Amino acid sequence: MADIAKEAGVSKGAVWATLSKRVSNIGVAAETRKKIISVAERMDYRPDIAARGLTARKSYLVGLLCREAYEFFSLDLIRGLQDVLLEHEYSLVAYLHGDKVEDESRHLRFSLDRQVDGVVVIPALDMDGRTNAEQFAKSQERKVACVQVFNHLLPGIPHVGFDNEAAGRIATEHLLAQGHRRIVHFTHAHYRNSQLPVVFHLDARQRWQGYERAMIQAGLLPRVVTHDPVDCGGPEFIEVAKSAVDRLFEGAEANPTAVVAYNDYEATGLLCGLLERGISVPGEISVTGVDGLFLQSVGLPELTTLAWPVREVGRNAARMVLDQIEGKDVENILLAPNLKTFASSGPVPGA
Amino acid sequence: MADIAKEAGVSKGAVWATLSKRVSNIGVAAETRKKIISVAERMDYRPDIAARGLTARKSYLVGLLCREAYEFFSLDLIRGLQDVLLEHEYSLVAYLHGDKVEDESRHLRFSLDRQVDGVVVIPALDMDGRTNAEQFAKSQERKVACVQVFNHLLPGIPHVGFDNEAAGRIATEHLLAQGHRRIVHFTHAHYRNSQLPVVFHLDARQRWQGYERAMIQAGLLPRVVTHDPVDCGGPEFIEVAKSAVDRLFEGAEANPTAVVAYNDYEATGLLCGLLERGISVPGEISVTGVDGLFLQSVGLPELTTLAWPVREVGRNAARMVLDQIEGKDVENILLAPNLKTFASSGPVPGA
DNA sequence: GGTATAAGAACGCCCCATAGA
DNA sequence: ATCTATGGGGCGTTCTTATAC
Repeated sequence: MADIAKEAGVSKGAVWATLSKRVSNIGVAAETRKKIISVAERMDYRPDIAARGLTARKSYLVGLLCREAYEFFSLDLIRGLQDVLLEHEYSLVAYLHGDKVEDESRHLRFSLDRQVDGVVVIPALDMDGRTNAEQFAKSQERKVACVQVFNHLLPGIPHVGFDNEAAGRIATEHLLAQGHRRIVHFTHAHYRNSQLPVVFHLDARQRWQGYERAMIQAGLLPRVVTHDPVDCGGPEFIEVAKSAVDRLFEGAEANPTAVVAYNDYEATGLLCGLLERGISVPGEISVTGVDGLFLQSVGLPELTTLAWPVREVGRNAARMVLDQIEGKDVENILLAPNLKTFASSGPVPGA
Repeated sequence: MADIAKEAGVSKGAVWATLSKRVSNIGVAAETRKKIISVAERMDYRPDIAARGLTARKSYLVGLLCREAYEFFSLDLIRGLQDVLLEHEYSLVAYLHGDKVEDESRHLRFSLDRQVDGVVVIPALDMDGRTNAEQFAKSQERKVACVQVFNHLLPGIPHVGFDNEAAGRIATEHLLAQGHRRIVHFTHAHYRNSQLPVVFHLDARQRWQGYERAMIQAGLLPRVVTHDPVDCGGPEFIEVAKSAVDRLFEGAEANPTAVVAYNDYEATGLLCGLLERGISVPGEISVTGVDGLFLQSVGLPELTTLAWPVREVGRNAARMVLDQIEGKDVENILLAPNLKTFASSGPVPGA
């Protein structure tokens, strides 16, 4: 900027008043302004955002602390964040880590060293229920805008997440609308394990509650079938779910015509097991999943699922960060999933 | 830092000499040093990286310009970059975009406005073969360390990528080692279409060449079977490949015992089509893929494939950026894929 | 003369107090 | 009084030069 001033034979104050978008009480004659702009273009001047932040005590950076477990959602989350942040001259500093709180803590420190104006975090959770709650609380005190996404684990930190209860409810209502009455909820054994701290498997509990409410409202008896828990969710679910298919047909209220599975992996394992037993889907039984992962599978009917608006979560989280930076109050947001109807669910048999 | 100086009753020069890791010709008495450190810890002082960069004319940031088409690899790429960058006090500013050169150009500008010290890019390519080559060349002139990964499209910009030729060769050699002799290469019709600019489908051409070389070296006659091209690669490949299965058994040198498919989608489509025709895999025919996507398929034998060391690409790209920043010379790197042997390939029938 | 400490300039931008026409 | 323009101090580091003992 000083170079431009020298080149154009004016003061740097004039250059600043011309090139900065901010209104200032500095007047610049149209002709001077023109000259400055032409010189700036010739030298193709671009402001240094870091230096700008020096006085404003801002970096125009937002840190993203991302857990591996949310791999499927990470890229869409980033896209959503970007949609909003780039428009406001902010950029995203990405830190990916495994699911350990130590990594998250380290990356949070890196972010703070960068003087980020905000942090978006998928909070990490230790096996023993430990989080980095205090560190985030401290960061927030220091005027770093914090937002947690997906998991709601950090008390006092604004949250954008999924409405898991709605997922269970909408899936059930979809099947009810197709005429199904004997609808089973298929989930893992920890869905309401009171041995564990309440923060664990909250999503499973909520999806189940959504299912249960929809069933009760329809005057029907809820029935839950569980399979063995797996250590780390994901593809492992497929095999475990597959081997638990027979449990659907055991017990008093057997012969379900539809299954609301806890997530897409389970649903996929289920589809697989059903087809292997010669049970037609959706001819004899309908299946729905949750998460909208669109697992690439060959030879299975495409899965009806509830897809999370991940990019929208990102957009909301970004807005929340910006609002906090501007000192506005923010409120937690839960986003409902979108029902994606495919071949795995259909009308009740015989209808 | 000035605050610490005031608090400790010393000059900020002394504080700097104590806290900065650099050696300086400023002497600080042991006792003074101790006091300074204790005060710094009490105020838990952290240096402002942006301010540090002001004098050094560095931002300690590296931009990442990421194409959507490489979705499968993006996260591992980021991890690899991080592995190296974080160790050297650099952070990653992520910009995801669709596959348009305009988006890339815009995000490159954003990066430069941030005064990034380097840029890692998965270069975008227009339908008409256009790239942002000039912009990157200009950036490089301005001492921004540029590295292109995966695609090699920007002349003069250092590159880290996949050794596609090795993929074709290793797959073929794997099958040769199992005793196969009638090995076919299955790819799309554009693999050596000279109508198109040479930058398109370079990977297909190279994989084919690897296959061909391995066959010739073994004294065997190469044979290529193609299927119709698809507009945008990915899952579409599966169906198209599936419907082209019969072509494997047409023509003079028919009855292959093994197929080297261009990529995992094709291989998956192939597996599917073969099984539908009652042809056993790998009993009658072996199939290999390339890319290491580990597609979830049900009822299909798990695919033998050549997995790319994506994270290693990231690590190398990061090192290349750092080397360039330090003024060192860098050389292009091609990384060979790792053979992952699964159930879709086995010994030649009758062996 | 050698050593410990202080002072201050520079980086690039923001913006104010001031001053000339 | 109005319009236009200027120079300088500050942000938080780095690091050189000057000063005190």
